[in-house]
Amino acid sequence: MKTELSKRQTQILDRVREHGTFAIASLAESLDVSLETIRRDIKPLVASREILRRHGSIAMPHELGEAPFERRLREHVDAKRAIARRAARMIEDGDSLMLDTGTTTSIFARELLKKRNLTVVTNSSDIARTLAIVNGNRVYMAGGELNGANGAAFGPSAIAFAASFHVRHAIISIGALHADFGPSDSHLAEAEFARMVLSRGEHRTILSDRSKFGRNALIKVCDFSDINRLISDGMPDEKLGAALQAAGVNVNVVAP
Amino acid sequence: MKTELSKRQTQILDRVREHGTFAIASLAESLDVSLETIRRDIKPLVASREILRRHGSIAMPHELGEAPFERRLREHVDAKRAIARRAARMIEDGDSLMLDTGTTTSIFARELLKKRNLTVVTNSSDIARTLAIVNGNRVYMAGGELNGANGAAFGPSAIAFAASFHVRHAIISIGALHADFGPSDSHLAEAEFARMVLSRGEHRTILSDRSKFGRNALIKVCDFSDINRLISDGMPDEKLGAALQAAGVNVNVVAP
DNA sequence: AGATAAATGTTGTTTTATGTTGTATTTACC
DNA sequence: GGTAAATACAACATAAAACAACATTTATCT
Repeated sequence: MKTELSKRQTQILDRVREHGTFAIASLAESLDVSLETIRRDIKPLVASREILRRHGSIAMPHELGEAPFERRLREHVDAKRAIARRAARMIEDGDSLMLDTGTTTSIFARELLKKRNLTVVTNSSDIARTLAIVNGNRVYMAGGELNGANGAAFGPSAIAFAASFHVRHAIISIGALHADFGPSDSHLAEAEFARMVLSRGEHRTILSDRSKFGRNALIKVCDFSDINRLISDGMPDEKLGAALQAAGVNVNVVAP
Repeated sequence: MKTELSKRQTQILDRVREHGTFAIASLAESLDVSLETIRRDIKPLVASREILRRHGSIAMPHELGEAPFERRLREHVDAKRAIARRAARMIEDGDSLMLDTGTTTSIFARELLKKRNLTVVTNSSDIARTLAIVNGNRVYMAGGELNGANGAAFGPSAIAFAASFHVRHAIISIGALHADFGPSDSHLAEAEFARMVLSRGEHRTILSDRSKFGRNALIKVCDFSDINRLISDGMPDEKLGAALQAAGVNVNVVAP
């Protein structure tokens, strides 16, 4: 699977890493080979996602300032936005909420800009920043070292922080949702925090687009009976639907 | 799942984020492409609600609940940006910094997107969110109830949090700067936190546009001798200049 | 060395990004 | 409220780049 890189391929990688982006034509000229050779050199690099292909140039997959989290915010936006909008209908002005980090909860937070006087507890710097300075909201953010992938605080102190609140709505996103195994996540710290969030809310909701259905991740977050509601953009299959119904979970399916 | 932004699209986003709004024609001229190209570039950004479309211009989607802090971000942007850019020249890849909240420090944080592997300690959710998820940075954010005016954490726990770090650069903004009274601020909590920030850095810098010169605010933050450097967009008058020089403060004046 | 395989270059065609032109909307002004 | 100017939109035009097929050079192996 992993083929050896030629000397020229290494040079190409070096340059694009240094400059963030590089024109095919410049590479061909400075390395004194034809355009086609450069194209052939970069083909495997593009296939393995080490660099990004553009028309006339190549670039690093994360152009400076463009974070993976922000890019993921743009994936399935329509589904996530529809889910977020439906979830926002549960929330009234003055409500209290607890949110964990995730692209869907971040988009949900933007939907909440239409509400006023919310009390929001979160470990996500993105959600905190979105809601903190508007509409008379009160925002409580768990501090600490922020995770580089999503800008959120985890660990014992974040969990202890969340533990001292009690809110009307606990709302989490999830990495995977399986009929037998239940809601799960691939990161222990995130799963532990999500579990705490759920334990502090009267109404407990999972936001999940349908791409998570039928999948399993490493860490189990909770049982289906620990939540009241699931909002998604697609119908669960029969088995998952039955498991949800058995646990008394309210399922809302929205159109994207 | 078209999620990768072109270089030009990133530039467009940067500009509209900075100014809140931007004319299509200005974008076309400054980026040296046709109007149609700009329209094509912004189409996906509008579709994912990252920006708002107007007749002849684009804008940030806030409008609903435009926060005072965000509006203040746009006042004197040119001066603040010039100051921020000058301050960024002090910072090297891998450096450690502590920043308090403020519009100038928020703009400074955006300049820092050009650096890598920074360690950043802050009480501002805006700065944390800007820097947390990019370029291999490590961000430590003080948690707690966020101030509604600026989205930052204050109080004893924030001060205790900051106290456990030691950084190369302590950088604060300031509300007023007077030859006799020194740097001052109108909020006790902000002044206390700023004082702690200064005490934790080897190099201690104040960022301040010249509109703060000669003014006084309620709470004194520190003495001039507590800082090493002042970066501003205007020359201090004779009296303030003398006070700064007497305290051994390095003064950098930048052109807006 | 000669045969063979791999790498690179060439050529002709297709695709893409951007620009241009003409027309329909929207905004602004009287 | 009606008209002129500005802006948007759609359809077409074009040059640059990507791609594919073939030709040539360079390297490799008995």
